[in-house]
Amino acid sequence: MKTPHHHGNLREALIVAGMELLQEGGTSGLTLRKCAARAGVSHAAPAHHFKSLDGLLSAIAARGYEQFAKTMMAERDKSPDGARDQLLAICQGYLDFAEKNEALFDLIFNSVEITFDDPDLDNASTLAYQILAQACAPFVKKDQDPRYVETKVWSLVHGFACLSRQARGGGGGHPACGIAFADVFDSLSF
Amino acid sequence: MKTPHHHGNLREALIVAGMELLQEGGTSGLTLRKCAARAGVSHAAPAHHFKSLDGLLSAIAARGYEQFAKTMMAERDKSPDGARDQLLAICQGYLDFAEKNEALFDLIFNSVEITFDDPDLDNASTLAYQILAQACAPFVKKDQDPRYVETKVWSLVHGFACLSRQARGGGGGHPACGIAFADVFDSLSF
DNA sequence: ACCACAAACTTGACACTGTAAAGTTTGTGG
DNA sequence: CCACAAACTTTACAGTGTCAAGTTTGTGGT
Repeated sequence: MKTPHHHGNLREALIVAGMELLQEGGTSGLTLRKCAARAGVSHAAPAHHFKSLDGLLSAIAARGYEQFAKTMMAERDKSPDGARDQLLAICQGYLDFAEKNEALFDLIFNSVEITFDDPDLDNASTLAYQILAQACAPFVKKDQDPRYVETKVWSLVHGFACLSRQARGGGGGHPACGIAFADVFDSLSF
Repeated sequence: MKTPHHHGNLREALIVAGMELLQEGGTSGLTLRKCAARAGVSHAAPAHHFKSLDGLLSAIAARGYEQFAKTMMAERDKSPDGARDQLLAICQGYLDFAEKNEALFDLIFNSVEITFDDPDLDNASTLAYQILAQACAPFVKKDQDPRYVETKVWSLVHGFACLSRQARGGGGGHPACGIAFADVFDSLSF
């Protein structure tokens, strides 16, 4: 049955279609025309809701940040109450998300196409970051810039996520293969 | 004056053209047809030297790894002899390269298109990694897997490079803005 | 109930892209 | 000198993003 001229909720349908296509076929599997086709509209329909493909990608990235935040919070909520345990759990959530959502993770962190001018995206990224920042707060020394601890933890977990991803792609020979993040994290000092 | 039918050194010319286009216009500025045009040949000429665009990208990534390795060695060779000084210098070279060659850095580390089946690429990436691995050797404890130290350092510097890049793109509000890697590095323990 | 108008599409077109197939030019070895 | 393969060129196709013009329909005013 053909979709009537007015879809009714096309913006949302395009975002959902985009996330499905990313999950199924990676970055190159997501195109405007495929999103439009999956949403049941013509190839030019998205132009009314997104200025360009970059606009749609930014909206998808915002959604991705929300899922990312949820994954970290879910891990944190399952962990023991100790500050160090909670921080490690959040990092594990970070790495789980990166492993299970490689293309979305790429879009969020490595994509020059998305722009943080988008308020949804800016809000979502800020919220995600706050989870990590709050978990770092107990480790901040008196009169110390809290961003120092935050940057250290964030660099470590983000770097580990990136290298693990490269290790997964390149087979067993990659140096990061077999190294557990918990071991790297345990010797972290502040 | 028109290029004769036989270029003579087209493979190299395409790689050079590709690196120039990357530097000038970022990832989206590099296309097979533009490389061919810059090299003075038709759009189908590259097919004789590279199986596909991915093949050309892999060759460019190999070249990029070589430059990457040189940047780290240059910083190392300028630094004091202490093991910690040398490791920090190598990390600074890592970050310098990432900052000055954003698109090439992306191609090397974040590109799903390149494949390490390419022997040149595999060799170049291994050599680049060896620089970091050798600098980590002094910090490896007796009976400890050296990859543990290597992964820790590599995660920290790579993560910092990625976050700095995002900070540069998104303005002063990014949490990693203004944090010096040397400060993060100084408290690193093994 | 009717009508004007704007929102939300569709259709058609263009430029750019990667890749493939067929044809042409030229370097090289016998 | 010639055959043949390397190294191209030309042509074509499918897919892509974007744009402009046209069409459909929802909504608000009268």
